[in-house]
Amino acid sequence: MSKYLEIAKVLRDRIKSEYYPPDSLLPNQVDLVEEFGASRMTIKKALNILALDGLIYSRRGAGTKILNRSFWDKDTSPADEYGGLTATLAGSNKKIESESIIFEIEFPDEKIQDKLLLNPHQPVYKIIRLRIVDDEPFILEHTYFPAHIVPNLTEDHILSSIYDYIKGDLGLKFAGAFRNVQATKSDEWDQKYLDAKKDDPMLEVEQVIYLKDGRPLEYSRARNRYDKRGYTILDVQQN
Amino acid sequence: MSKYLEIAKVLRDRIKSEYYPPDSLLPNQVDLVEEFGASRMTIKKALNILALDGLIYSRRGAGTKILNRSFWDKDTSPADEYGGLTATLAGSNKKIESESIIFEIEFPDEKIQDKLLLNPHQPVYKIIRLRIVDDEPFILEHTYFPAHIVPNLTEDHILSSIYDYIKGDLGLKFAGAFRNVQATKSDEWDQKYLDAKKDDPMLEVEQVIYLKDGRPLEYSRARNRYDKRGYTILDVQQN
DNA sequence: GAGTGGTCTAGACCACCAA
DNA sequence: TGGTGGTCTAGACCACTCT
Repeated sequence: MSKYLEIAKVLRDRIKSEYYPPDSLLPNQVDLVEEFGASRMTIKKALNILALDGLIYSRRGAGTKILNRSFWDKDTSPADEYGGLTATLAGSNKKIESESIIFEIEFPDEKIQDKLLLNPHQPVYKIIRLRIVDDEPFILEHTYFPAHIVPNLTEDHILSSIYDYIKGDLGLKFAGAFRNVQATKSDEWDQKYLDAKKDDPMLEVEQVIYLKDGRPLEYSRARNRYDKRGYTILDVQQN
Repeated sequence: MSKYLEIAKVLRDRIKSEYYPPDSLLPNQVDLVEEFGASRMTIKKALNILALDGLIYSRRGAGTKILNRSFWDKDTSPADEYGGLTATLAGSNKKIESESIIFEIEFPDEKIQDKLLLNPHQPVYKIIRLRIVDDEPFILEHTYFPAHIVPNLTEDHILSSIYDYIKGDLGLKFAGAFRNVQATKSDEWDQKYLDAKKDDPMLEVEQVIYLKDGRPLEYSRARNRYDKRGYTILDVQQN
């Protein structure tokens, strides 16, 4: 692990444990250089991570302040989490289950071809999966994987964590994701599986996940009821 | 302007103009060092910005690839824009107007006190404003400013751009924002001003904007009809 | 003016990828 | 094995804030 990541981790722990209390100032960068035996550029890089996380805020001449934001106890999910719901809710005491509703392989329609950069004759897995948290139906996921990238997918995989299979067994690495959030009306699937009423608004998160080599790995639409979940975005100004 | 920002700007222009075509490789960092007369750390910093923007992707040993994502022609807004709709849509050919629906000063209720870190006796401006794009009602904003931070606000300000007044005349600087996106049912305001039907879903972006010194500047809820706008989020994995 | 963070350099070593 | 990007250093200069 890189030195700057190690330092960021230590500092993050100190902030979260309130060893550095909210609204106080962090030791200045020169002191941190001494404590960690690092160069100032490295310290700066560590601080930058915490700043992007919204934990601290630095001003020239004035020092680095520990921010006191009550963001962390929300029941909303950070919008930049992925790796699946399993990862997002890991560590909480929630019980997570999955139910497979559709699992089939088919040829992609135009929209899927466009999102996943496929030809009409390259088959995709089509999966509809219900995620259940604490015995409550929570999210309905419509997911497509190109079959040549995720070979030999089975229904077992989708009932546990698809991402363990993809990252672990296949050794694929994520580069990032592009998401779009919107409100929509409920469809028959939502009404059937999420117990949504006909005039209930739904929140839909549409995403394409990309691999490090640039190939799209997944197109999905995750739908949940308006009263069950929101998405949070933290935006810290670069300067 | 910092050197690394200048370099990032030049490279961004070259990518957008396809001087560096999509899917090709950027010149390697050593060559860029020569061209720009900068150290490699500075080049790296510039590249890092473009990577966070999702324009390029670097891999150890393999070079830096120009990504070709058709994200930019969406009619959705990036979720991390602020400074107002005026800034977001500047440069497009849209006609933007504002209509002031409510403009008053009052004492904050508990929710507003909590969001803006105020006492019950510190007054706030309460503003409800309709944003009209190309003659179509577009967004209904419910906004609160602490009166002691944004003194002497007038109805004129809110009809042009509040942010020009805040940034320019008052010299206040933004540190960042915390947002929450959710779907909700339409309320009477939406029905009256956005022409929403009773069972139309709405997309609501709730946000608190913070100043550089840590004080909350604004709490707002921006509502728009489900069929008018979505929010996009680009998430590039750090490593 | 003293103290802070932001940037920049020149060079170094290492991890990773491709041929 | 050679070329690439990722990290790190030690020192320097500058911009800003505070008082």
